[in-house]
Amino acid sequence: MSRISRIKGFADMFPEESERYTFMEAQARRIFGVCGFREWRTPLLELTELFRRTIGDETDVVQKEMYTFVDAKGRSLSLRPEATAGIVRAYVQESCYERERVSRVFTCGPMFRHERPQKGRMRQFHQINCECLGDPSPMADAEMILMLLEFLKAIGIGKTVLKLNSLGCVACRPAYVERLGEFLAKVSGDLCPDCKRRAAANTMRVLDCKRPECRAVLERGPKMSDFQCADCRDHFGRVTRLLDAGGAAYETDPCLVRGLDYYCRTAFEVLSADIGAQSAVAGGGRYDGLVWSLNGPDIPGVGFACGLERLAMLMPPTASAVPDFHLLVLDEGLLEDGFALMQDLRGRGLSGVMNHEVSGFKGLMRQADRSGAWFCLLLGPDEAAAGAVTVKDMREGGQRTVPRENVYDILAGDKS
RNA sequence: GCGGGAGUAGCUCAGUUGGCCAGAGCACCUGGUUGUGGCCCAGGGGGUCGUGGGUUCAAGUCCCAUCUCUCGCCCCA
Repeated sequence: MSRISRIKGFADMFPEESERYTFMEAQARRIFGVCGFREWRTPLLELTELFRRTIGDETDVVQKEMYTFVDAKGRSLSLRPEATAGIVRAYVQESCYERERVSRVFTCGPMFRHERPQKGRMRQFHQINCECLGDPSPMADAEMILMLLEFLKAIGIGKTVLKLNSLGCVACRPAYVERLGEFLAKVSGDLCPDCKRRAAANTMRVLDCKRPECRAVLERGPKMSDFQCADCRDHFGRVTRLLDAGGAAYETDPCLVRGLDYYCRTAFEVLSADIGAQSAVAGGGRYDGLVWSLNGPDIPGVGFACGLERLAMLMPPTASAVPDFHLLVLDEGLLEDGFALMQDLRGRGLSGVMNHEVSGFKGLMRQADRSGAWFCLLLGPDEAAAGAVTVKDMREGGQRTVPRENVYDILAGDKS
């Protein structure tokens, strides 16, 4: 008989870590809520077709990273590799655009991609997503970015860089991609093998190659900014002005490209130098064609996702809750009596546990110490005879024996 | 899919050119203290040395294979 172990790329999360996630989600709810965003929860499992249509058939995510299987009815289903597709599917399916002009949505939960795990990249990973559907204004882009920065600040993350770019739209990007492709074909000999492959498969991706030799070549290539239509140019100009006014620091980076097909115009990423090679902690942008691609009306959208595994690495430690008491019952015959006392205290909002069996006093006392509780409550024959409980302050070391009905007030009083 | 590093106690690791019964620190348990934790002292439990094969009188140590973890490439948040 061998033990069953965890599968690769999946994590067990113990309190020290999971409490960080809870904290991040709580801050997200608070800050995004202030901005009018409300939480949606959509299924972890969707028809594979949804992701093929939205993320893009040619992307690595769809081609080789999804957990896909055929169900009993012969349908191809996939665990969601990202959240936006499901949100937009629900938006279209429930005709949310008929009920409200602008839908502001956030969602959080696990995503799944079958990649090789490494620092900051798990096969089951967690994201918080925000989507604003139905608002074409650059104000929506800027609002989204400022909200994201506010969130990062709230969870204690500094030392990040915000990068910004405009990817153009259906009207102007195709011409650019074509010219870029022609250029890359000409200089093909000077590119790294990866870029040669990318030039054909996903042309824009060549722009974010990290190799210096490729970057040098690209310096001489066509620039997206020279191809942008007037609308895109105006849109991006207004976004940057709003960010300036909002006090956000950013760098425009003409080489910033998004990985998923549906992005257009504004694209942004938040990067950190402190978490290894997977340096993007959040990323997003505008996706005006996405609702349409799911046979919905032509409704614009803008959104972002942040990776909680990566943010968790950057967060300062969170303080975990300290129990109010640890009850030690010193005699077998008093266990049920002690149980009632514990339940009474819990019912009045105090937290704590008790021993369920009586062993050596030293060991019990050590358990009380390890629990970290503020107070140790002692219930033994002496106390029981007097209808009392001994309350020991574990920080100060002092103790006193008081009538049982006073225990709550002492603990609650010290708490405030 | 490709490349680097690492697997010895619950955790972090030591183990010298192969050589006596496989070690330390931390953690855990018990006792020193009949009902007082942390500090100290004494004792104790716990290991198929990742797994399988090979070389050898002898393998944690050398060779081969394999698995797992980890960092990076790719890709992405």
